[in-house]
Amino acid sequence: MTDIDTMPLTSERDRVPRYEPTVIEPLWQQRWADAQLYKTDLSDTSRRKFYLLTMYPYPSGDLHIGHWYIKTPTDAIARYRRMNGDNVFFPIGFDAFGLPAENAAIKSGIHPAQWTMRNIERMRGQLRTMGATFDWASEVVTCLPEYYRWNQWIFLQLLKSGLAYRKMAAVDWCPKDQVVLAREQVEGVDRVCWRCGTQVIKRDLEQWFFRITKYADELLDFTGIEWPEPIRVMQTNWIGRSEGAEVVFTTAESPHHAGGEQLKVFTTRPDTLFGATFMVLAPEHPLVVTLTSPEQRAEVQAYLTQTRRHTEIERLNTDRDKTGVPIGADAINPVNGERIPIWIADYVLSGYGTGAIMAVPAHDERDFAFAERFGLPITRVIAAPGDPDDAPLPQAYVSKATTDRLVNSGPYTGLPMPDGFARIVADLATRDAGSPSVTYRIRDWLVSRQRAWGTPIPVVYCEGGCGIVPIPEDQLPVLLPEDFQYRSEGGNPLEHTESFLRTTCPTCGGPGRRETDTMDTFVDSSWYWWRYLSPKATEHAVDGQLDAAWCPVDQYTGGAEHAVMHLLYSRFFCKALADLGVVTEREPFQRLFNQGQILGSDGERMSKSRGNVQDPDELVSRYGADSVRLFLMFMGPWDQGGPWSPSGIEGVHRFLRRAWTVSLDPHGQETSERTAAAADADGERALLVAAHRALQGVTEDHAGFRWNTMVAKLMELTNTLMRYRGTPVAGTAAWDEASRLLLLMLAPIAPHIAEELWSRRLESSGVMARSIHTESWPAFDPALVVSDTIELPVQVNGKLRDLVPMAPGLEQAEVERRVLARPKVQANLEGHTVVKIVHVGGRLVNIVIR
RNA sequence: GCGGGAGUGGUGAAACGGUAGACACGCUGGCCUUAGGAGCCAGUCAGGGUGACCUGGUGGGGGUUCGAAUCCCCCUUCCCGCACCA
Repeated sequence: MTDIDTMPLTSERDRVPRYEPTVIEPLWQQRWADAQLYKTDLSDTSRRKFYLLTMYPYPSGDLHIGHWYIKTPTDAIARYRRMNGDNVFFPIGFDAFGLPAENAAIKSGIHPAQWTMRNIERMRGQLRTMGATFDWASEVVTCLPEYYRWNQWIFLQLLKSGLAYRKMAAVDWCPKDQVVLAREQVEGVDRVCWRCGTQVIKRDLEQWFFRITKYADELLDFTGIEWPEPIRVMQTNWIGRSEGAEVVFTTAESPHHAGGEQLKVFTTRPDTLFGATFMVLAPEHPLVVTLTSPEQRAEVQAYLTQTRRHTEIERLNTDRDKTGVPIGADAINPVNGERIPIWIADYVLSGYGTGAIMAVPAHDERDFAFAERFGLPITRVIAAPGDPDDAPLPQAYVSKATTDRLVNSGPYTGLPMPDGFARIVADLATRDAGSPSVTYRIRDWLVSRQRAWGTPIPVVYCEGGCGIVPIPEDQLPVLLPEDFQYRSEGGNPLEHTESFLRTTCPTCGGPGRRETDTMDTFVDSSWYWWRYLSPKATEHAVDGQLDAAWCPVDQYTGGAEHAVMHLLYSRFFCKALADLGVVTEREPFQRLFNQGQILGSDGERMSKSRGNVQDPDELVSRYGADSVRLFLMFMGPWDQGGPWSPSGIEGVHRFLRRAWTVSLDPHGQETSERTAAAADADGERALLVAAHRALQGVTEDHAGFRWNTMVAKLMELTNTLMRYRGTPVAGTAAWDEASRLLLLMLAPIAPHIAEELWSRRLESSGVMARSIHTESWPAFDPALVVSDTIELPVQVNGKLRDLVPMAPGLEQAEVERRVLARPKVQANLEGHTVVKIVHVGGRLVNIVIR
């Protein structure tokens, strides 16, 4: 056994404590929580407010590396803004209603509420391991009545103002999840459910809708908010505004039909009206039955049956040959009185425009394909400059060039395209046969779900004849029953839960039946950030004063996958609630950032079934939260994401250990080997310059969320400190300043190690303990970011030829004199004439020679 | 098909129109250590040269510029969104 007195005293490991993140991190997390360091005083108006929001998680039960990827850099924003003096509000909550809880319930028999709350408990613990500064006092959990009663209240306000309504609709139904989907929740050409990937089918059901279309134009306007271009483009395309005209055709008289009925079509090309050679109705068009001639009835009926049998996928497959049948009736073109045949075809969609089109095969690819297939006439009515009027068309000519002119268009022939467009619309309008018109692709938001685990829609169907009766506000919430049972045959268990179902009509007091549909969970997430401000308030959904003080959200972070769902619904809610007087702003999120996605190491989306999921807990227990945070920041630009590769985490972990070493052990042991660096007379200044340059760069990187280059700069500074470690520079004020700045810069991104080293630093200098996270962000010294010598790059004809050491700020003539005196420059000029010399702000010289 | 984004070492990536490859990973060599999946130092785009250096090089081809990874045009590949929307 070794005698304790004989053990070497100077071993580095014994003198300096090791960096053990798993020991210090929980400790600091606990202290921060105890000190309520991150509880925001919402009434404090003495500082600038900063509402920082990150998309709240679904409580699936496991925190994913993707949660870390979005949330820990967002936490760095929060910490940085606090160091800059802002009053930061950074709340967190749980998007707690939804299908996975029900699927778990069906599978294992556990009630969705129990499953969800248990997961939330677990995820709260996991979220705390990030060391993030969430204000847990403001937490919202959407499956609790204290939250969802306000979903119901909002629903009633929308109902009252006509923004919520009920109608029969052909809806997308997921047979696996047994649920109706909003249009946005059906994905791809295959028409699959966004959650489970099952192909959806069409069903006719009475459904509740929110009238988002009322705000279509306002939703197209992004002025004043800073959102990423791709999201704005996606929302714009999704809303799909088309300007054109509605043109009224009339049905022609025929042996089986008196004619004279109006057939409206929407077109973006009224200028091509003379080229309309037939008309096509969607198979579902209401006039199909009355217009069909006896001779065509059998054929039309067969086509309708076939269409109904076709899945959406087959109908929407653009490669498929066009199909259709004539219905044996004609329409009259209002512009020239011509009779054109009416067809039905499934390429015309009943849900868009008027469900009927005028077909102009010469100038529309789809109509062209249809006309070719069925031998219908093709008449050119638009010609490019230089094209003869009757130049044959091997394919549709769809250009909308303003230099085109109208041909074969009666009185409009020869007019430039834009003039023809305007005059045809104007002339139709005077005869009540058409008018300018705008159509949108966006449909109203279908919010009914035939599921039990959601917010009950607060209406009653009176059995005494009062109809659909809203629940009075003072009777909210309509509580979700706790005793519903899932049945083997599927369906909504609420329909079989008598205690819930049977009720009295609020109007007449007679027997009534509750609505068993619940709301889409996207209703919950369309307003949750307002609820964070007063999560327990019982008298209102949103605290008006706090809304005025704190909203809109200054910075929102989250994934781009919600581009046309959550992010669009939230904007809609904001505008609707503003019109209802609930809030004052019309846009919810001032600035939006979409982080990239972390993929599995195989480059595929992380999923349990692929077995490529990276568990953050395991990494945290091995390297600590700070290393995981830093690694995620260091792997590349934040908006890029990328495949997971664990190899690099060693690098950032090594960096933190080095920061630990330079901070606690500036002198090291092997001083004798540092003679080269020690001889550097200007070491102190070089160190200060390195520190202040890093500070300047890091400050800039914060503004653009450029975490990767920020970490790189801190690595460089640490490397510089390491070079001077053990030299005479190590004990100086310059060293002290550089290592102080290093810790302050580390604080937002690696909060635990920064706090630990900061506390040791204060302790060793006898200063009262104070959290680094209450310190101010330092300012760099402009005099220290310029060094006293530069190596001026010299190019000859744009190629680098020499680096000339000199003092910065010399006059151009002097710079030229020194540059031209260089042998290497001389050698390159040999035998050539100098044309000119370009000076780039003292940063570079380019000598142009011939 | 339409719209958006992106192609830079073996890898992740840097680079206000101005020294291409910062910072890391990996690899190679050295030091230290009883040992180390610990730490420290050096090297690492390709080709040539003992070397200071020279030549080529940012998916391909053109252009603008004293100067282009960066701006413009054409082509090409990959990723994302929409997809018969009249």
